[in-house]
Amino acid sequence: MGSEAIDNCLKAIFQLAGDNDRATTAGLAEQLAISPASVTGMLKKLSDADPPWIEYQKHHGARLTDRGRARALEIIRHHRLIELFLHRVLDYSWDEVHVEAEKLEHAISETFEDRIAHVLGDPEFDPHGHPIPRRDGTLPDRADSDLIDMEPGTDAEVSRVSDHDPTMLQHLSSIGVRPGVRIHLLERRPFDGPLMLRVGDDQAVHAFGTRLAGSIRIRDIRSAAA
Amino acid sequence: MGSEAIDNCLKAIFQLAGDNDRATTAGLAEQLAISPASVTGMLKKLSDADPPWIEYQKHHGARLTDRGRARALEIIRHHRLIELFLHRVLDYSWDEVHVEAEKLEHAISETFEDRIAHVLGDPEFDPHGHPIPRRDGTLPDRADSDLIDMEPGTDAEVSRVSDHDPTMLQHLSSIGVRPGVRIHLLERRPFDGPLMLRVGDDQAVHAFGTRLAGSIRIRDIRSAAA
DNA sequence: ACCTAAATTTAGGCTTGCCTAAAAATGGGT
DNA sequence: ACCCATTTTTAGGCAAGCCTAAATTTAGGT
Repeated sequence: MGSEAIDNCLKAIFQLAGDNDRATTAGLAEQLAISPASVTGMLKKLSDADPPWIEYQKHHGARLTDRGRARALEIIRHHRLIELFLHRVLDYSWDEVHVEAEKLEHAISETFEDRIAHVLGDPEFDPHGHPIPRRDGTLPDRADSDLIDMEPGTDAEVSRVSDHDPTMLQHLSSIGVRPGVRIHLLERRPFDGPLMLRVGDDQAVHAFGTRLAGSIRIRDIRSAAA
Repeated sequence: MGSEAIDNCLKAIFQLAGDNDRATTAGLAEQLAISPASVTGMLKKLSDADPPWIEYQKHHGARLTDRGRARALEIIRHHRLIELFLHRVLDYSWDEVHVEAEKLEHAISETFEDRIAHVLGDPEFDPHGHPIPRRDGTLPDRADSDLIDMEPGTDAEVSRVSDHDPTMLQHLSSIGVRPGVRIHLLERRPFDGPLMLRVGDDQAVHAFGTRLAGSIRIRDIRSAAA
């Protein structure tokens, strides 16, 4: 009950559609890198399961059932706990953790999950700033917003960065962008031009193109900076 | 290159035949819990691989090639490092580690292997006393012998115990038998009767049936006991 | 109402990894 | 030389997960 293919599909639905929206066939096909026809077949299987993983209406995509949601969050919890564990205990670098976690998330038991969560002190966020689902299925919340929407002339703190592209992570790492680091936006150049900003205490000004900026979320600084 | 089925088969060949002997079809069928006909098919595949994993002569079983041996030792190294890691870092009990390691051994990367080996201080033996193959393919050696062959009236130290039966491990654990613990053999009852022995500083005498005794290896005590 | 893009169905195929049952080959022991 | 147990072959099957290409349906916008 619950093959790797099923797990990956449930995870993809959650990531594409979140809690309430429906994930489309085309979206899933792209995310999972399989053909749309294969996705349709998989969705049928997931909704025919007893009990069903998803609620599926033809031509209207799929929404997770409570069971599907629970499973998706479990896999995501595995993934993010493993990422943090690799980073903190096994000294993996920021950009190495994702690939390894992708394999391990399907192989570990609930016991393993509990044990690493305990060793890490029941953490709420992974190395990239993503919230780690709790065992009860709730998600730690941290109000954040897109870097793209940041007001020029203001300060903010990096909240999270996308973990899908290791080369992007390497680049961010090399210029000091990590969750918790303070940034100052100088200006946004017109016509979707780059964002000019300073990172941490570094005086250098970095230009962030839209793709890079789009993979970063920020939150308001808690106290006035020194 | 190297599915889980292949890995398990190579590991089984190594465990049944060691370095030089050949593993038989029937033996592998039992070890892997698959039919003899399926084993024959698998052996053909392994020897047809390029480069081949095994040297296979019909009706004469299989012997690992250098490549097959290297792969088998790699999997066993994974397994035993993971067992020790679970025990020492994640606080798994003695009898829990085997099942979890069986799944994880196929999922971890060389990087993961290196990192846990480093965290553990490049250990040579797992929690059951089995040698952990080194990266270069050599095996730590520890001269030991079967408990069955121990001289009555003498002392020895537990060297290793079989890890295949969790209930047996629980039992051994409950009476204090672990690698490194000193035992004293009082007598061997006739006609394959039980071995009567004392464990550690415990004054109680335990009766070990042949199956239990057969799963334990011992080594001579290094210095005269106090 | 109609068009189109998305989704689905149909029909066929592939690989991996296992199964069965029955028949044939083989080799080691006496 | 012969028998028997082991091994192998043959022939067929199954399930999971994917693929393709072409045909069809559907929903949604105009």
